[in-house]
Amino acid sequence: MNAKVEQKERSHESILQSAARLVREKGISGAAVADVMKGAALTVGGFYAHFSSKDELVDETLRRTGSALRERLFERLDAKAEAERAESILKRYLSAEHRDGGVPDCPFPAVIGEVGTTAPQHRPVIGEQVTALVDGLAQRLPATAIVPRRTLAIGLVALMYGGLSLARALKGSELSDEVLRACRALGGAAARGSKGERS
Amino acid sequence: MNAKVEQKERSHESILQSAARLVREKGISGAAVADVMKGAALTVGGFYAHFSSKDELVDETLRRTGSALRERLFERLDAKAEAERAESILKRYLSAEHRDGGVPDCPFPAVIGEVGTTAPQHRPVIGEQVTALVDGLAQRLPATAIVPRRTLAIGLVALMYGGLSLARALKGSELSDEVLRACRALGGAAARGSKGERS
DNA sequence: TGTACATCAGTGAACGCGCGTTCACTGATGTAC
DNA sequence: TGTACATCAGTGAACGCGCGTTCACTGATGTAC
Repeated sequence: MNAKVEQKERSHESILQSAARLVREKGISGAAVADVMKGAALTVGGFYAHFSSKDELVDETLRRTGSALRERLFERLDAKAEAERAESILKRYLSAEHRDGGVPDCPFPAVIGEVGTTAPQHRPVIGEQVTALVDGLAQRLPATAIVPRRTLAIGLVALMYGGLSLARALKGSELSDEVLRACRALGGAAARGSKGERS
Repeated sequence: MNAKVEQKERSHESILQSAARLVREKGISGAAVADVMKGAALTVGGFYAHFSSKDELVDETLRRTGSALRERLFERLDAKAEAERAESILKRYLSAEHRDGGVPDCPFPAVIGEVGTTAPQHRPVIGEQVTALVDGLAQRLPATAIVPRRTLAIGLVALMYGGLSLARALKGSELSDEVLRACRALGGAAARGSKGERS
């Protein structure tokens, strides 16, 4: 059963990677099972040898992409001075590359709206993932004069997610770039805790 | 043609109101034409006597709900001191009632994600509506020490939209309430331009 | 004013399509002896 | 070692369902004379 098991594991991994790509780009309803399988160079019917339902795939995908996002965002962050960390994260997250589909890529913009409306079954996973991101941020950000550390972490997550989502919806317009810039500036200023020079 | 025309106008209005309710609650794909018509006490087939496509209905609905949101948010705001306006808006927008479906209700949380992913045909209308909200805010907010007036307006829109969307996706958990509180606090602090007492 | 005809908002069934899921089947891999 | 059988990942067609849209029809309202 060795070669067979390894082959299955490779397929499983391909399916998850294909799903991660599609879910981040097109959201839950935009990631059709047949397309996910096609992206993994497989056909629809085989899907249920790997997952019991699309919901299960989506939950697993959200865990994977959420965890990958944290790794990316927090990468080499501890080496930086506390005061520069927020700005560094804001710059990575609220960038034109991230808006336009580059890596690091966040699952939230394509998915949060659906979870709040038509896909409430994914609330628990989203809860885990947002919590993990907020906790990770709170650990790394400095205490500032302006708001408590955890308040800052939550506010920055909302600002980043909100700003990126808006920028994607407005893609192609001048306003889209302006949104990215403004959110970086406001987030940076809030993290600094007072006025300061623009980055 | 008088009674007939008036009857048609009433139906048209009913359809738009039903669509506004459904789109804000369930998003674009969650607002099926048959359901919209049912909400207006009509049947599916009659829809195309009023709109040439679902896309046209959605565009019109987004204009209506966007404009209604601005009216609500900016209501009696000019009477207040400039320094209090941001906090007043944040309190109205980032409230548990707004999260749980009450009026004033914003079309963005249910819709922005779809526009960024699977419904790009609505980008122009979203552009108009976000622009109008940002402009309206920028006119009413004070200049602060922390960031330029327009940067503050855009940042607050992203923070409000992002915070409310997250709170809805996390509905039912403690974190959901915490997100609302944190975003109000961060937004208020940013608008104040320095640290200050909690509201 | 009354009668014949025209208009058209609204009905409800039907269409084509994409979706998630099921299912009979295939064929390579693994096991039993 | 070789042969018969078992397993099961993967195939591709089919199923049922919900969707946006179309269409033949109805009946109340309006117009022509």
